Amino acid sequence: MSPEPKALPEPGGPLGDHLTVTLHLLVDRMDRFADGLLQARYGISFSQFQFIAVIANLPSPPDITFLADCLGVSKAAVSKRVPGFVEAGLVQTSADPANARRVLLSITPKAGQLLAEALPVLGASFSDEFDDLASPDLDALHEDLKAVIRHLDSKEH
Amino acid sequence: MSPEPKALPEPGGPLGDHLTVTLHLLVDRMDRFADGLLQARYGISFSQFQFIAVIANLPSPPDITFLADCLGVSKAAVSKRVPGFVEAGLVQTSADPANARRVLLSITPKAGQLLAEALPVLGASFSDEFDDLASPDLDALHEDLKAVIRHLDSKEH
DNA sequence: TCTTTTTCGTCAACCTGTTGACATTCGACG
DNA sequence: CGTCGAATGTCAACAGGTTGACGAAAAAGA
Repeated sequence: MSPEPKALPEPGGPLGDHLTVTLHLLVDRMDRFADGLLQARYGISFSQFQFIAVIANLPSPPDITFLADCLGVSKAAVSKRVPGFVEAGLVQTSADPANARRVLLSITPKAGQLLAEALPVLGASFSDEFDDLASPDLDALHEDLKAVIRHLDSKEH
Repeated sequence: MSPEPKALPEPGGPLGDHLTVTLHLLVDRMDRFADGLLQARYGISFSQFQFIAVIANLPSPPDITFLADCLGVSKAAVSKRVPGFVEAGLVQTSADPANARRVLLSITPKAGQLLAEALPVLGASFSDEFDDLASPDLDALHEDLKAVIRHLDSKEH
């Protein structure tokens, strides 16, 4: 849209100064960061990276439904994306001999190589990004956030 | 997708246990909560609510470009949504006498009424959601998050 | 004034998500 | 064995996001 770097909305800006807004802004910035890094060095988006990373970290090749649950999206969303990954040579599909309806997903060697390369880079870059940030203890922050999630989930809405 | 409430991915689940993942999970839950509430009582999504709330909170009717910046999305994204809001009777467009290209956006009385009703409800519900959460001090958490954002922005990547 | 650049909105093409309907397959059970 | 319900993947229609190209209007400059 703009040739210049887009000005991000800031905390306390036109969106207000609520915890929810602040969380959105922070998540946006982190996503942008990861996305830019992966796009520049490996030519894939963060969402694509996550897709193959989750498959790779599962103990056995998931089917469409299980991967959808892992990613927190619908079956249809995964179903539609698979052909693109296959074309890109990142994902292989295979049949479950025990169930003709199931489509099993696994990553290709190419994707495995990409993960092996990109994972440490991504981790190191995030560390760089945060290492001179002393004020709030990030581990404590992380624990607090998880506590909030547990609290919300426990109320079972 | 499922008739049953969907199982949300949990912290430390298949997505890993990183701060970024935890933030995503928390934001998802909050969005779901706000969205469900607004949808049930007022028949609009959170994203629609936000669209008119931002217009309403600006000192004067924004044009498409400025609203896009406020919302953190592209001009095209706003441009495409406007007709829907006009049809729904929530937004009015007007011409800028000083510039024939500009399209000024303002909310209708109906939208103003909706905001006046929904804003307190939404706020109260969030308070209810959090009031028995003593462990982490939410205000302190909010300040920490804003500090992290300021830190990231200051590095100017 | 005439030309050039910038701004502004829109369009087309694409990506990614949703829901609801659907056919197919599996599995359980009379 | 036949039948019915649940599981599975796909499809269509929609919502909302992106980028890049474009025309028209405004602004800037020679």
